[in-house]
Amino acid sequence: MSKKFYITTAIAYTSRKPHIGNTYEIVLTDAIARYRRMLGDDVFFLTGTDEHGQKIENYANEAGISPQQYVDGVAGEIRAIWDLMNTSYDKFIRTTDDYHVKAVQKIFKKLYEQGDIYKSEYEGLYCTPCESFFTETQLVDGKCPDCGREVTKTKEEAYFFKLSKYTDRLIKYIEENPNFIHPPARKNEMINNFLKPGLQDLCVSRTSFKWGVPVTFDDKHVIYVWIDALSNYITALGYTPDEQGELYNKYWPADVHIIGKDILRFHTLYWPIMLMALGQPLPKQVFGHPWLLSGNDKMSKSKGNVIYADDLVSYFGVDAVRYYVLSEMPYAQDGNITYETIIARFNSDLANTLGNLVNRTIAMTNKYFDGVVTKTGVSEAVDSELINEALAASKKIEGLMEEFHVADSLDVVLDLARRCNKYIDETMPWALAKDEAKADRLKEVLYNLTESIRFISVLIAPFLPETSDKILAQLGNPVATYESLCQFGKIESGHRVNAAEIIFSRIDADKKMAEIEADIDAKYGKKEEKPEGLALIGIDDFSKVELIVGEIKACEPIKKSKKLLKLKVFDGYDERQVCSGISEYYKPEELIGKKIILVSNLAPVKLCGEESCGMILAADDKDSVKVIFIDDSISAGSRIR
RNA sequence: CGCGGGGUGGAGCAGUUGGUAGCUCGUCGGGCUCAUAACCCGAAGGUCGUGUGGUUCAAGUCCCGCCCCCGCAACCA
Repeated sequence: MSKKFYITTAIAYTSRKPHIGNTYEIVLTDAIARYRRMLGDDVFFLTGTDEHGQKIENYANEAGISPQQYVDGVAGEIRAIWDLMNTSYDKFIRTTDDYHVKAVQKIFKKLYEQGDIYKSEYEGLYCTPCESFFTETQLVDGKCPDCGREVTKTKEEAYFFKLSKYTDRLIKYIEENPNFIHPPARKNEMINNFLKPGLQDLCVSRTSFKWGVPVTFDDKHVIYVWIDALSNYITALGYTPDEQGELYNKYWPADVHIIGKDILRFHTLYWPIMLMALGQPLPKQVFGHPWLLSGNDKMSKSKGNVIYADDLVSYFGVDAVRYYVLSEMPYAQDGNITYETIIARFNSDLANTLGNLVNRTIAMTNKYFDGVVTKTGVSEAVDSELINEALAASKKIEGLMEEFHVADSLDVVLDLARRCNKYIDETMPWALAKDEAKADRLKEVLYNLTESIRFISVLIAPFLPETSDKILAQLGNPVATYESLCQFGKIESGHRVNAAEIIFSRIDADKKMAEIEADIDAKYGKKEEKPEGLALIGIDDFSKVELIVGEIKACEPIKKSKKLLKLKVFDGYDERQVCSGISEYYKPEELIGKKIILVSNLAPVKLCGEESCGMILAADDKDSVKVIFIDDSISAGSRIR
């Protein structure tokens, strides 16, 4: 009876096409799933899309189509990319799937009926045009982070989930199961930051938008993200509070949820509590993987540094992209991606080390023995080093994969390839070939190499499935089961290999970069996308803003804050205090005595405990902020119009 | 004193319970020619952020102070 293994990715939000960072997660999960299948586990691999919410409603409106049409489009795109990446998921759930919606409604109702969900009021800062709530910390200079307009304190009726009730049980679970949170370093973060201070009840419904799962007993409300999205892990298996179904009974609890580190909190706190409330077992492990950064920055459309998986595949091929993300990502730290580093790794690892090894070995076998590999038993001391490394590889990988060290596992395979290359130099087959008397030794050497490459192709299969198949095909399709790796020498003597074909041909970096740049220009346009401007306003609106020249008299950092400087600004009549988020770009002494433009009739707000009356104008220039300084000859207090 | 992570040769990273500082890439020199200007060997290069701090026979590894970077800080899709 094989062991069951239930593994999931986070469901992808269908707001827009996913980039390579999002794609990393499914590839990582796929590698683990394929690996477990190879070990013989009965794997169920779930992925899917999260399709509700305000943002999607907005995007659909902008596009002039229904939300359902919108998510159908994006979900299709996501699935196409998952398929393109050759990922072997068993099920693709969409939160708009009928069975999911029904199950979520039942779950919500059950939690309400048993008193874990209650109705109350949600109070927050609301931006009317954006129809969104924000917390104080999300605001930018006290304004809506999306559109920069004023927010108002608003109350909205909402349902809340009583998290506090289960906190103690959760702390106990986390402490008794040290493997629950991966990487383990994150455990303290969760306990100290959230559990110890006490969890606030979670708002689980909204009335401000419609695109969501309706609450069955209160039709003003739709279920807000948490209960809807997180439930997918069980609804996909057929769970409802009434009946659990065969798949659920077989596969739940999940062996591991693979998610981004940003949503670790939801999966290690809210989700377990939901399950406790439902009386269901908790997942065994949650692995919060690091981010894949574009260069050194988070990928974002506004920065214009987004890299898409399908583009990468068209430049380098599926396995090259899989290889890059799997091997380049450290276990717990963010990794980077640039076209240049992909090319570098492609050349050194895939083309030179692995591809060339396969090529030269098979070429020699064909050249010297017409493709026939023969075990003659004429061995020498060096052979055992190679053989031992081949035999040890699978055990090493088992240990590493247990802890999700995927990059290190791949490195074990590459190490074996390196060892093979070294073996070729040590044994010098071309020299043996010149001596008729050494033919049997030569056969043995090539046999050992061919067999080692067979090990490589089996071990690499979970990570680079296509490459594995290609190598095996060139080897003449020898036995390729995992079990066959416990013994060196499974290729039958007399076996015939096929013709050598290059698997990864070396990339000319300059040429390729030129191609890529041309392609990107053609596809996405040379110019940076011009951001959408705000709506037109009349002179009367503009004249509501009072702009005057101010002189900075004093300036000091605000201790509690990283970004804020506290300025004393003379406005021609009085000195007032203004806080400005520029301390990353200016030192206080550079500002004192300077004249700037002050928005003088801005309503005062408190920032980090300091009052701020007004705002000084500054330009966001790329990643920096530049204050607009004014000619010193203009006196403080002058009006600007 | 909010919480957490990090700071190791030019780059990217390993360094488990303290015992000669490793790996991949890059650079330089050499070798080889089966192979994709590939492969193999060797060398240079680090006082392991800092305090001429503490513990110890011995610290990158434990303790303390300081500096710098990065996440998170609660309803962020």
